[in-house]
Amino acid sequence: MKLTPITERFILHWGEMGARWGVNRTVAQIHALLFLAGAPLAADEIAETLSVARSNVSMSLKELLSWRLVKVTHLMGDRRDHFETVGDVWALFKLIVEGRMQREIAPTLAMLGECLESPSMTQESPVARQRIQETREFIQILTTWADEMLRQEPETLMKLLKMGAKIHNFVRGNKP
Amino acid sequence: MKLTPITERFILHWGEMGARWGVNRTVAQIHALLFLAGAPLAADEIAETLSVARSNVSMSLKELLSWRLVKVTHLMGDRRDHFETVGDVWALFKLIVEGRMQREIAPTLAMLGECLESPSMTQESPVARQRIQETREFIQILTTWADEMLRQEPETLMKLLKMGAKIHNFVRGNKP
DNA sequence: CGGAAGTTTCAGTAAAAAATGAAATTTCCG
DNA sequence: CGGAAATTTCATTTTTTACTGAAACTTCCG
Repeated sequence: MKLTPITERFILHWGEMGARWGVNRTVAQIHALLFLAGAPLAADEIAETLSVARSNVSMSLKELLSWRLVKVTHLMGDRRDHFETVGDVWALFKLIVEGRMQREIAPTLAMLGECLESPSMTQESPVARQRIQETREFIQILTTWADEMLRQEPETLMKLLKMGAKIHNFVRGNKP
Repeated sequence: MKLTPITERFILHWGEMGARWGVNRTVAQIHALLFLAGAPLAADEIAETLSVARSNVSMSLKELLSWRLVKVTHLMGDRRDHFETVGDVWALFKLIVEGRMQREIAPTLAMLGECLESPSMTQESPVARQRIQETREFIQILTTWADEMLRQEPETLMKLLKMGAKIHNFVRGNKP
């Protein structure tokens, strides 16, 4: 399958972005391709379109599947697995954030907790102790908040975001 | 300077986290070291403490300086530059988010805009067009919101976060 | 001005990450 | 069951990224 110039640009940029945020470039590109294709593709097609080894596609899809960003589908009369991604940008974002929270933020919180509870914590300077403590509190607040936000319906969330500045006034006790 | 076990653990984890989010490991480690040290350190001291080449420290500090995460200080009677980082976790977070928005989100928005305005956009499938469009809208809403949030005082922001679920009710028009 | 202390640059090297492709494995159908 | 199609695994290679250390540069002081 040949890519149009815009699709190509989008995919390349997406790959680049992925790389900057710690996602393998090919994985991000495959995701972008599925996103724009808007229809299930077979691994072969993906490999051909992106000029990437079939095995690389296999591994990348495995990763995307494990993150739930991609699902397997079957097409009538085709024995091969086909893959498609969530089309709703909001849902996608949610999945990505949830995944990273679980895989990265949770272990960090665990580490901070262990540090703070460790007996050798007493050896640390007051500054270090306070900063570790504050870091944990900060991350805790942020994750609690994020969890709550992610539990909302996209619609509600949308409203919240669009409010933005107004919330500021609300909090300060001013009139809207 | 010898690291205590906890400081070491924190620094190693921070470096690891950085790596997962697209930040050079050494850069992240230096930042963590300055964060816990809570006092200005000379580049030499950093290099020695982290067992890293002096030149590496120089380049990494340059990067941290360019991101405004680190500042240069001078100590009485010492000709060497000393470096320290923002101690306030909130301020730190703000700096990091602002930086990434500018450096990464802005170019993405630009790319999406160019795609959507390109004449060759007409060649694209309806699905692709719609998804590119929606992606842009999503990122726009999110950045606008983030900009507003980051403009708030830490205190206000803190309240907002702590509200969390209550805001949900507020939006839905229920009683608190 | 001379030179010591401090810093940065950058070419070369080392380490890490990603991609390939051949071989092994699984799946499915007659 | 036999074997073709599809898929996955993994040792090897390629590519990318990070790090080092020698050399160049800058700053500051006597």
